[in-house]
Amino acid sequence: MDDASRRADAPRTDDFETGLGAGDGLELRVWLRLLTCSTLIEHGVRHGLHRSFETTLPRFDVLAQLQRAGKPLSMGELSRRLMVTNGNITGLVDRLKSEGLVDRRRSDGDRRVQMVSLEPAGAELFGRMAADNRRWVTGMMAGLSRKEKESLFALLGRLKTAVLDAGADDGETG
Amino acid sequence: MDDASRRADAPRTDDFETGLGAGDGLELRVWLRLLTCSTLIEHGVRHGLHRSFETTLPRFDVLAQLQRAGKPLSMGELSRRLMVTNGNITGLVDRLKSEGLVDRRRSDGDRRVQMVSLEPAGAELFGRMAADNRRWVTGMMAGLSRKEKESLFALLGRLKTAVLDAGADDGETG
DNA sequence: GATCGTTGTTTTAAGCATAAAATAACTTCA
DNA sequence: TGAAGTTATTTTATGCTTAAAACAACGATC
Repeated sequence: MDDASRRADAPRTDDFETGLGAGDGLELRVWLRLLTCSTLIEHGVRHGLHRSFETTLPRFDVLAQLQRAGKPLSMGELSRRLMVTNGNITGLVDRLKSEGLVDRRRSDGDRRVQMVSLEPAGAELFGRMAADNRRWVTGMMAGLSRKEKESLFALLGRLKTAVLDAGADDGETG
Repeated sequence: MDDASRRADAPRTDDFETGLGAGDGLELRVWLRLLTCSTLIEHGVRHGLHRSFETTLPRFDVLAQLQRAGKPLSMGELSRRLMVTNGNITGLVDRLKSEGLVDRRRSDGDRRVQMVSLEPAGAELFGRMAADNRRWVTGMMAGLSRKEKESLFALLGRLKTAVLDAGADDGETG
């Protein structure tokens, strides 16, 4: 009976998430909540690394990628895996090298390429950091059941695929 | 081109995600995937803001909070809502004010407090940015069904609660 | 009504991050 | 062979971010 009156023109003041527009905004709500969760966990990890190891998350991430790869990686490969720009890696590896945690040397085959490898001290430190990191993250998710974590993992996989697919031919549109 | 998610049943090198320890690591896998999704979407938004508006995500976020609040906010309130440190807000608001997008004035009641308010130019610009932002985010999630998005939203709500609860009495331990 | 602890903001020093331009080594192809 | 194009990395300029210290105003207590 009132379908006519609630057509398209209700002035939704209640568009909370962005302050803009009517409609649903489910995607924006998902995005905001995703960002909140990510930020909260990141703060936990960052704080732990700072308190317990006097180090930072980006440094930890570089060591993690090297450990995970199990072999030296080029600067470009690191920047792709960490999803940061090239120039960023330069300074990051500089600092890690000056702390004796990684080594960097020119590739034999291609003299443009710098190969970064994990030094023993870096591997040892990373081992300790990773153990604590696991505890912190596990603790933060302790309130979720195993089923919930599995569902979340699966849905995030779907989201990842969706975003990558959407971005595939998106850069051209400019 | 990077992740284990490519093939669901790939041979498990097992401690892939951190290089550490055997066992399950479901929480770490959730965290890594969450971070990947968050970073991917953030890159999309940041890139759009840069290309279309010559501005940055943190600036957009400040305007969004002011618009969403519908009233002036103090520096401290902004820093809490954006989950960044106090000192950060100072510079951010400085720049926005110098662009004429916000105003900042001392509170009458408490002379320590700075109240930040949205200028007309800021509200207008934000409106345009928010409309595009909505399109970008919606586009990135186009590959997900409505049901998937709803489930994801609900699970992220659970995660948010879990992390907040875990952190509630965690700061004391150090 | 001076001192003490608290709260709100800014400053400082260092590091992280980006985009864009510059440099350098490689590859192609005529 | 050598000019043109491509790829890997660094440099440059600017802005974001943090933790910790400094500063300034408030509120309470004695």
